[in-house]
Amino acid sequence: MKIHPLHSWAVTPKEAIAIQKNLAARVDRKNHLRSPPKLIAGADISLSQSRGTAYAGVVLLDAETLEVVAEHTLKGQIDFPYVPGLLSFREAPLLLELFTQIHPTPDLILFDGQGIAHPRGLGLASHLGLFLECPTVGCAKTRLTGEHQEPGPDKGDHAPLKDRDGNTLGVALRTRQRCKPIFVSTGHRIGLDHAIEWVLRVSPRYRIPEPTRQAHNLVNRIRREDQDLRATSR
DNA sequence: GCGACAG
DNA sequence: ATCTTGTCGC
Repeated sequence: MKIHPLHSWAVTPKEAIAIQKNLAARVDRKNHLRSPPKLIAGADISLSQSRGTAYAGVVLLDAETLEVVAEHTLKGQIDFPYVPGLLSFREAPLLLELFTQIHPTPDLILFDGQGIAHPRGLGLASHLGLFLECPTVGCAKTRLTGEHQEPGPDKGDHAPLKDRDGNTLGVALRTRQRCKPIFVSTGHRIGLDHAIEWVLRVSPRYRIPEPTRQAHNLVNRIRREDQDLRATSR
């Protein structure tokens, strides 16, 4: 995929916040999703206990069968610290380098993190959506900001996630009965309604959508392999 | 000042 | 997120 560098990642937390405030206005919440999507991607990162080392992974799934058609991984270093609200500056650099090697371009990408349901409206999924100029959805396991009521008990039930002014940022979505909901929000170039529809469609069995679930399994797999490999060589 | 806080 | 065994529930 072609990357569109909108700014440097070598910044301080204060500069990062300024960047988010500026870029948030460029996020497109309208739907530009190819209908129906044929290829859906999931991306995630696994951190090694040893400081700095990280493993990024992107999995491509057939949107119809949900079968994994391709897996891509990349090992690298992460220097930016984890600061709530600034996750992009920690994970985006490595993920973008990996996306450069991804082909063909997926019709939709799901990320483990927020989209616009973010203090400054630019969570990981939205930020990467701008760099990739591709439809993206934020699928976080826990809430970062916004308030919501408990959604209904059945799969598909959801409650709006709203900010203090009453603006809807996303939804707390039940992807499986008897499981805690996940937080879905527009990343870029997709409407919330379509985001919910597709997240549900790619979550046939587990709480976590298949794309990000597969990506999560992939990065943890390669991290352990790499750690075990160096452990045996010593 | 205190609590909240994606991964 | 990562470090970790068993354990409760469907």
